Amino acid sequence: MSDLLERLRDRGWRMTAQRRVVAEVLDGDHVHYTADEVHARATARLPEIARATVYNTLSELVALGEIIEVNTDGRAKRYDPNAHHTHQHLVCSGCGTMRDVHPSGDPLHALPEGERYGFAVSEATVIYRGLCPDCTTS
Amino acid sequence: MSDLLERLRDRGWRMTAQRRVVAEVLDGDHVHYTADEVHARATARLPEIARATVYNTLSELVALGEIIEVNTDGRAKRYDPNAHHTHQHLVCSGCGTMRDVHPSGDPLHALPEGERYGFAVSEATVIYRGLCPDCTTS
DNA sequence: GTCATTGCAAATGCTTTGCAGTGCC
DNA sequence: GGCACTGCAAAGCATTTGCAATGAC
Repeated sequence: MSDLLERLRDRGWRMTAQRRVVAEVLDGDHVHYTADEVHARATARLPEIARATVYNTLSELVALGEIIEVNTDGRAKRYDPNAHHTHQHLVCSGCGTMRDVHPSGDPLHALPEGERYGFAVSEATVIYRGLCPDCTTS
Repeated sequence: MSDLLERLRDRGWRMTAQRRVVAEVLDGDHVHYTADEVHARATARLPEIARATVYNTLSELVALGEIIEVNTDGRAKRYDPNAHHTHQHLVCSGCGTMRDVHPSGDPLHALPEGERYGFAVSEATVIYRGLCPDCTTS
């Protein structure tokens, strides 16, 4: 069983067939599916699952802090189950493929006090972009 | 006249009343309007300007590299005329207010070779989040 | 049995597109 | 005068919402 599913069960999350399937789809490394992709993969296991249920479940998992919402292109959001190790994303400018990356140092430290405008800065998200090996050669 | 307008003229950009107004709206520091906000401000000066024209013009300015498209929340994109000095953004988690910031060092350097997956990494965009002074007190 | 969760379909928000008319160069 | 640009309205995509039916606890 997936780690995610196990954690949710431990947290007393009400379990239904739909929720289980969504949680199962969101398992693994470098997984960054759109809601639509999650729905397609969920449908393969549970044909009658509704799109709205997928959206509801994803929002709830985000609210629980069990998955992360990633917004790279202003189009469909992507969902990343790797919520328990802080990381950043590397995105291919050609095909959109994403990888989880772990830059050295804390990005927050790069923002000097004089550049904080009195904000209580608590988080930094970084998106690296470039061509992946496949897109470089072709 | 705004710098932006001047540059566009120099580049031989076909000038129309609509385009001029959009370019004029996108002038200043820490300006990050949504397409809708640009449209509202443009309408104040040129009542008959169409929303689609604003969208067209914005896309073109982005393609020309004269403005930057910023996507902070997966909702409406924002447009930033400060395209000629690389910078990052600081966003208030409460009200969404944005500031341009200039972190120390090049964010690209924080990504070690072993974390690049063979990508030709060329760009890093950073979004810092936290509560602004107004949202902290209230 | 109760009440959260689901499915369906309609509504929403943002953006793009098709096409006929306008006006810049 | 040609052709790029505009306006309008309709279409498109991603997402959210309302509500009655279902099913987990």
